[in-house]
Amino acid sequence: MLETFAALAEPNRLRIVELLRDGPKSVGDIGETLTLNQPQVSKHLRVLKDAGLVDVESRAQQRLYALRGAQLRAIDRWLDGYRALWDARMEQLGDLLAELGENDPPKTTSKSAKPKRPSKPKKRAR
Amino acid sequence: MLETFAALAEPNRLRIVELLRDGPKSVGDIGETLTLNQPQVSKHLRVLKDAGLVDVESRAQQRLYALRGAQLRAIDRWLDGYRALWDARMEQLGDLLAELGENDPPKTTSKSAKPKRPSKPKKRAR
DNA sequence: CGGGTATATGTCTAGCGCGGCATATACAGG
DNA sequence: CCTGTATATGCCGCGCTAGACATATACCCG
Repeated sequence: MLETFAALAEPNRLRIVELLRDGPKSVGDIGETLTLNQPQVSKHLRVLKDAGLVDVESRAQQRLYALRGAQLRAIDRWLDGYRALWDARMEQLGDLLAELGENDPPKTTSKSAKPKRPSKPKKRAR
Repeated sequence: MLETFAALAEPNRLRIVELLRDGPKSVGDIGETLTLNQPQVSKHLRVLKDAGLVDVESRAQQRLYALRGAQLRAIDRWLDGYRALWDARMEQLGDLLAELGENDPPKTTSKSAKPKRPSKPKKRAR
């Protein structure tokens, strides 16, 4: 999880991941597309591979790097514990809090909130 | 997106986020629970706030930090572009590509693939 | 097996970020 | 107002890492 986030936290690495979304690419292709020097591309790919985000396959002298779903799926799983934060019910609460914040600068000692506007139901979550 | 990943890529910050999953906490509480010095907690919270991951609310002299769903939801949205990687149908494709890769070296500019093996459907995704 | 191509690895430098410490700010209570 | 509490901010040192460059390795071909 942490390693995955760390790997994706680097701009060029994220670009590589997004590039590989369309399918496997060679190191050279990646470097050319993203305008990166070859060594840099190799190093970033190394990190991504160590993080389990990509997979290599040798084809003659070039290496084809492909995106691997596992780690991304792991993120998705991790998010499962937080989906309630933006699920329908929670969104109402969010709106409510936002309104209270704008109109009525809440005293530090927050009291219970009295829903005034029915608040239109959002469409969907996820 | 990048900023979000960067924020979550730090161990203590991730711990803070996971801690806040159970509800808002004060700076002191966080520091005590995670055994971190107060300044460090404040700084991490600053980063999380700048990244839009948390929200502050003043209560007297303490500040209650609460998790905000928006950015996490953004990650979820970002993942949408990759779910195919671990969705059942895609797994077949993965196998297929692997086979093709072994037998017939595709040029880096990949062309359309011709399904050969029926490949059994996986169970579920997400 | 020599040369060319594709990629990996090593080295070095500069910059960023975390942690520790000291200090500033905000707020409540007497 | 003054003191204590809760949190933020400033400064410093150090470790990590991205980037540039040079070089090593792997592989193909003639």
